[in-house]
Amino acid sequence: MVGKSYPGVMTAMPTPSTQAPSDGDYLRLDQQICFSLNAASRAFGGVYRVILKDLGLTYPQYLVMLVLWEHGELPVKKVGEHLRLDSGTLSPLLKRLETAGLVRRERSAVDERSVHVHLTDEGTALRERALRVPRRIAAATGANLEEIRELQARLDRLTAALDAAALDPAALDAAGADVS
Amino acid sequence: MVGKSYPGVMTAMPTPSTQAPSDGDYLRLDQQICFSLNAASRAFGGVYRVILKDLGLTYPQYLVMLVLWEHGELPVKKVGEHLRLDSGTLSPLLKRLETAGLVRRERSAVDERSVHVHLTDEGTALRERALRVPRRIAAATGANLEEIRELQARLDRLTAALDAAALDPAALDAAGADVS
DNA sequence: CGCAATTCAATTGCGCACAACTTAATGGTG
DNA sequence: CACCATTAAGTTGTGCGCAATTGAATTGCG
Repeated sequence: MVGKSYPGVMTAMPTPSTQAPSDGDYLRLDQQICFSLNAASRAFGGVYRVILKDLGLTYPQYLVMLVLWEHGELPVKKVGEHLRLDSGTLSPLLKRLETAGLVRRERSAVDERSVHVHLTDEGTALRERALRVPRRIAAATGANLEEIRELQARLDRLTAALDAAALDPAALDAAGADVS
Repeated sequence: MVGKSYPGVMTAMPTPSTQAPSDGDYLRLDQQICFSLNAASRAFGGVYRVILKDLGLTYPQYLVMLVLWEHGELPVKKVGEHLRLDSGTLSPLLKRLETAGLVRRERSAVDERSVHVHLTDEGTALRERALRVPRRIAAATGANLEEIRELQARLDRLTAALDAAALDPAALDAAGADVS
């Protein structure tokens, strides 16, 4: 198990607000939004791990199943577009889902480059047991639906901005980026 | 490279708000807060990867360096508490940082179970070059400091709630958790 | 003191994320 | 039709993240 107290992380105060924050302030761990994001993401992972255990799924496997439950049969490429994952991640993951008997992979007849992922009966049936997962997750967050939605909207905007920046590294060098 | 369009993820609408959401609604991928969180976390990772490349650090390595720059010499245990990481992750990571010449590890004289992580001169010097990282990240997010802080506060509360839930799995079974 | 329980770091094993590369099929152009 | 660029999956290699285990040092308790 991982430690459960994180001294300083959530309590340290920034430079008093009457002064402009310095570079050093920005370097402070507790100022790092990315750290909070990363921590929240891993905390979610921990909860999902517990909840998904009796479905026999990991969290990324669960995401793939969600996509298939929503859209039915899809080529690997499309699954990847929905989840932002490439074949390097999906190929072995799908192989494990296939071994578990939840999906089948079939090379497309019309385009033999692509592989279509189908749900097996067992995979389809698993959805019934998965139905209660989101409510359990919601309970674990202790947050209301309103707050969750707003947080999600914020995160999606952030992701879009970051994706745009990653595609245009020059933008990262914008000298005097106004962050205050 | 990973795909850059994610059809349906951010556009699909929930059940009309005059009706209570069904379990099926909750299962919809675009309803999954965790997905947004995960996506944002990985998007951050992508931006950090670009920015940290010329420091020769990965993002988790950068986090460790942040902790050391802020606190100076620390036992592995303390580093792990700050970052929520255990020795299974830290031991090999620290070994790589040591190979890179940024840190030194020394077994404590007073308690020979613990290993203290020190910055080398090179590790200390790297801080100067890291000072501009946070501003570049901030620029990439396209968000202002206010928004970032608020998001961070929300995420930290979320993480705390999730940690609490993970430590008490029974709470996850709260039957009619009110999420609306 | 003596011995069991605890603590710390390291190791092992598995799965994911991602870059880089390979292989095979497709499609467009001359 | 021949050739080449493009596209889809898969493969390889590196580095986390975490559970589980190991081994050594320390602490606590009778």
